[in-house]
Amino acid sequence: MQRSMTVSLSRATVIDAACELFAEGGYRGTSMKDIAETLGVRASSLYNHVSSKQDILLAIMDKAMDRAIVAQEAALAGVMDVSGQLRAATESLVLDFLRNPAEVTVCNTEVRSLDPANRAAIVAKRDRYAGRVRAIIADGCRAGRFETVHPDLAAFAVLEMGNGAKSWFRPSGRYPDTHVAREYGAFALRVVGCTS
Amino acid sequence: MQRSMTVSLSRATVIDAACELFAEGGYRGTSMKDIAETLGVRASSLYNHVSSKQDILLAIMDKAMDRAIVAQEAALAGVMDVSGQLRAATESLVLDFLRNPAEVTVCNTEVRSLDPANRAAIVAKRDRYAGRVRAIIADGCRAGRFETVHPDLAAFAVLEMGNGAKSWFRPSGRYPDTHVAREYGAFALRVVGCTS
DNA sequence: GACAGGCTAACGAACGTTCATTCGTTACCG
DNA sequence: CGGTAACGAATGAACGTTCGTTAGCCTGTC
Repeated sequence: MQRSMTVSLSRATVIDAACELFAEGGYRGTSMKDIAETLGVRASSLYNHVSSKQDILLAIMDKAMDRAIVAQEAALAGVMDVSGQLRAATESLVLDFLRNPAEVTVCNTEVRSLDPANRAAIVAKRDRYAGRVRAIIADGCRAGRFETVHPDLAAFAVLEMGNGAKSWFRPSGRYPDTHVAREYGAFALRVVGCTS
Repeated sequence: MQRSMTVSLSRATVIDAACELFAEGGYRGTSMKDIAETLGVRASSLYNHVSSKQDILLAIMDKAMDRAIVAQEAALAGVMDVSGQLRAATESLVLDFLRNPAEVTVCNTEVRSLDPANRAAIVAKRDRYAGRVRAIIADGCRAGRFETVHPDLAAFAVLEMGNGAKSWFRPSGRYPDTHVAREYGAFALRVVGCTS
C-alpha cells in the first residue's frame, strides 16, 4: 500500500484520471497500466471499479455531454431575443470548453474509439447540442435579425470557434474565463451578421 | 503477386494510403497490417518503401505543412490591403482544408504521436503558418482597419473556424469549394470587425 | 545473373483482461 | 474485550492477441 491515504480509489477517480490521460495521449495511446500508475496502483486493480477500458471512455463522454447540454439549457432558459440566445449559447459553449478542457478534448477526438452502439448514443447527444445552435441561427435568419448567406455554414463556424479558445486559454492567464466567453459571444454575433 | 497490376506500390502510394487510415482511425489505431491490406500487400512489404511507421507519419505532416505554407504565400503575394490579406489567407486556409481533408486531419490530431524531434520540426512550421494570420490581424488593428479587443483571440477563432468547414463539407454537395472558402473569408472579416 | 520487390516466419514487447489469492478493515458474537 | 467471520479491494501471474520490425527466401524482369 504505497498509495497516498488521502485519495481513495473509486469509479470516479479512475475515470477522472483516465480522462486527463486520454486527452493528452489519446484512447489507444493510453494503456490501463498508464492509468493505474498515475493512481499508484496495478492495472488489474482498476477492474474492481470499472468493467473495461471502453466503459471508461463511454462514462467520460456521457458525463461531459450531459453536463454541456444542461449548461446550454440553463443558459437559454428565459432568453427570448434571438441574438441574446446566440450570445448565451456561445458563451455557455466556450465556458464549458474552458472549464473542462480534458473532457471536451476527449469528446472531440475520441468518438471514433467508441464501440458502434456507444457511438450512436453519444453522437445523438452531440447532434442535439449542435442542433440547438443551428436552430437559433436559422431562427435569426428567418426573422431577418441575422444576415448570412448559409446559416448552417455559420453554425459550424460558431461551433468550431470554441475549440480555438480551448487551445489558447490558460487558467493562469490574464483574463478570467468569463471574459473570454463574452468575447466569443460577440464573435458569434458578428459571424452571423447580427445588426441588432 | 495477387495485387492489382494497375497500382504499383511506391513510397508515395504507401504514404497516401496511410494518410487516409490515420485520418479515420488515428495513428495508434492504425496498424502496418491495416495499411498493407488496403494496398493488397503484406505488412512486411511496406518496409521496402518506408523505414518505419513514424517515418510515414512525419512524411504526411511535413508534406501537408509545406503545401499549406506555399499556398498561403501564393495567396498573399502582391496583396497589399490588410483586409484583402486576411480574406486571402482565410480562403487559402479553408480551400486547403477542403481539398486535403485527410492530411489536414492528421496534422490537427496526430502531433502528439510524433517523436519529440519530429514534433519540434512540425510545430515550428505550424507556428510559422499561424503566425502569418496573427500578424495580419495585428497589422489591421494597428492600422485602425480592424476593431477587436484581443487580436490574438480573434486569430485563434479564425484559424479554428476552418475546421468547421472540413467536417461539414462534402465534395459531392451543392456548392463548390471556392464558394465555401469565400464565405469563410467573409466570416473572418466579420470576426475582426473589419469596417472597410 | 543481378536485382527489386514481393513473400513467410519469427522475434520480443505491450496490450486488455481474467483469475485465484491475499490483505486490511469492519462487524458481530461470546 | 478478544476472537473470528465476512467483505471490499489490491495483487502477481498468466492468457491469448496484436503490435512494429527484422531476417531470409523466392520469383519475376531486364
